[in-house]
Amino acid sequence: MISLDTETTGVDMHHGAKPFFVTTCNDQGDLEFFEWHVNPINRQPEIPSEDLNTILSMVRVNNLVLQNPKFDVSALASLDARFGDEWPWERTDDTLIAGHLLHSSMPHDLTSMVLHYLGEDMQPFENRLQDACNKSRAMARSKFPEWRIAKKGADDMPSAKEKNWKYDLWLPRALARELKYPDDHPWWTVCQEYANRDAETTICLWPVLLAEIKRRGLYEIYRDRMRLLPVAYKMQAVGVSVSRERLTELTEEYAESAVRSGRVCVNIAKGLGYELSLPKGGRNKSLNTFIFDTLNLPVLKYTDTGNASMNKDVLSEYYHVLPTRSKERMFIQSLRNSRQLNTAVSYMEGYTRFWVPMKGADGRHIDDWYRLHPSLNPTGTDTLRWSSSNPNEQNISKKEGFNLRYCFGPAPGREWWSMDAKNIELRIPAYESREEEFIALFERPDEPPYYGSNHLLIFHLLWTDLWETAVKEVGPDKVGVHCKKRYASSNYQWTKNGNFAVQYGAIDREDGTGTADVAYHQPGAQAKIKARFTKQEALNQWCIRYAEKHGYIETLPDKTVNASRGYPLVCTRTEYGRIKPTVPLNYRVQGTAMQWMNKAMVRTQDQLDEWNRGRNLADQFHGIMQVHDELVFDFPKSSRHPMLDRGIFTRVSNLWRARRLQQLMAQGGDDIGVPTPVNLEYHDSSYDQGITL
DNA sequence: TTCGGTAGCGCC
DNA sequence: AAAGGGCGCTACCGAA
Repeated sequence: MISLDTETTGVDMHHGAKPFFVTTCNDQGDLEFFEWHVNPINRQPEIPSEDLNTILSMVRVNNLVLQNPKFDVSALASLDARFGDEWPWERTDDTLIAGHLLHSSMPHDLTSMVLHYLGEDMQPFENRLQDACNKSRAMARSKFPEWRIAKKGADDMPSAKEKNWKYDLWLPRALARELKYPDDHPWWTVCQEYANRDAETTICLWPVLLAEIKRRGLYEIYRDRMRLLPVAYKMQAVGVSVSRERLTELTEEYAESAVRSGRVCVNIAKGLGYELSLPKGGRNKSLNTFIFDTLNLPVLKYTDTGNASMNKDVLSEYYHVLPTRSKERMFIQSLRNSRQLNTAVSYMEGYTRFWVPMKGADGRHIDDWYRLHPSLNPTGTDTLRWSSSNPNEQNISKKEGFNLRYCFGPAPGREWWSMDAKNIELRIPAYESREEEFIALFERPDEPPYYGSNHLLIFHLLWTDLWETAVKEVGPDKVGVHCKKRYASSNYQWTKNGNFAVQYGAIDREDGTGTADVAYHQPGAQAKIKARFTKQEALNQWCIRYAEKHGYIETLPDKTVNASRGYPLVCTRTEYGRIKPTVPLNYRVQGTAMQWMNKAMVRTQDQLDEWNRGRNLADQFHGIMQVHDELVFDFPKSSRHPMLDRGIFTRVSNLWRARRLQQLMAQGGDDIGVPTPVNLEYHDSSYDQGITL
């Protein structure tokens, strides 16, 4: 077994960042490393081709252990595609996946884990490197202004923030070389020492983690988790397509609108004798003074640190209380608009920073189309959810007036299929606790009066009189649709809000000031619900007791992995050391839903790989996005629309393939003992427009 | 100029 | 004592 570690000139491999240092260490402690000079003018490494062949041959024959191999494989693949195509994932171990499994809420960076599991402090190595980088950056800035030092805003490093010395690890040595420093100058070796130490500690850390995993009976779960890495790698490598034309259209529309709203705000303030400088983001001092001192609006909520809040709920409250057609109300409404529009515009600016022109099979740019490659992190959360960054693909808005999904969609010659689990986070606790009324709801989604809607069931319970009146008016078949429409922005919306609060574990208070009761607009609502659905509440209490005793809660067991136990998720504690009671059931549900999703991703990827065997890249089937309970697939476009699949004309479109993936996803329900039907949507041209099939 | 904390807001 | 879970990104602001 060897460990392998790569140092790069940045994290934006799709924008020219490259490895310049690769180090390996075998289990005897023998190091072998490759360091390449980086041309400071274009930041490209100068690599003898035999080095890559040597590294590749080591990868081909050894068992491997890496800290976050997805990063290294992406980096090496940017030099030579064979690293991506041939990477032996089945022979690869990951200390990051292992670290999360052993303690989901601790930091999983190598330095932290080495300190925790080996008792060794690597921080001095990192500090020396940081110091050398910062000093050499300052020197290069003054002596060699044409050298390309990492900088926020540079178009070849869209991820760069203000703090970016890690993108210039190559620089101390390049300067030592340029300035002909003596051989014993530390800048020659400071990066090498750091990188080599990483490789050495990785190979030492691995057996310790593995032994602990086995001792705790988690080995099957570890192996199951490792199947995710090639799936994440492929998803990230393929990326998501964006239309420039549609993004430009939206940007212009929203930017203009934002300017108009902002102008209204400034003018109203001026009319009241206040020179407002409007923030582009949430708030600034000028706005604070205006809202709380000039308009004298009351403080309705406090931020985490105890300051007066001015978030969207507070603004919404102001809006509804202020007199119609008053200056104040108009101000608040314009402020809400301007904030939302500015947020949308800044998201879109992020997309244009990160996107890369989309290439066709002939290598030419497909006019108007670009691709994003968000970075996916399967260990990014304290549960089993993944995180996504640079840019985040998990917060693409579908709100009216903020519909960024419009910009995304299949490129010419492609079609998208999206699939999401129906109500999976409601189903899991309902089935686990055997809460019959909820189960009935899920089992009979086509029956009146609720037609499978949890919100309507609760609406009926909380607003019985409104419901009964409506039944008399329109009958039991239509009562749901009627109430949903009639009370869309009042009681029905409140019910939804309250239900989410309850789902996420809001704590009830007797005086009606609990989060859920406030959301429901009905004191005692949550108590009423608890009294009706006692089994689910009992499950909640069991989870809290379990977490108090063990410090963690487990996901529901997956019978194909380990029938007797699930993935342990360490629960957050309060400042007083107790388990936060809102956490355990939440983690159990969220974690189990993601275990389901993980199985769905592995199963569907196996199917896609089978379909893709022997196909040209342009004709392949890809998984491209995962948003917690939703997967999006990118297919070659069929010449026939899926709606034409009827009667004897089956398989005229890709519908049968989509159905196959849908079925593979739903199969995960058997593994956890919860029925999990999956919705299917076809997207002809845009992510925001889909046909349900 | 750099950097970290805070607030706000998008998603599920 | 006090309790709605999980994220990432941007703007703002003040301190170093």
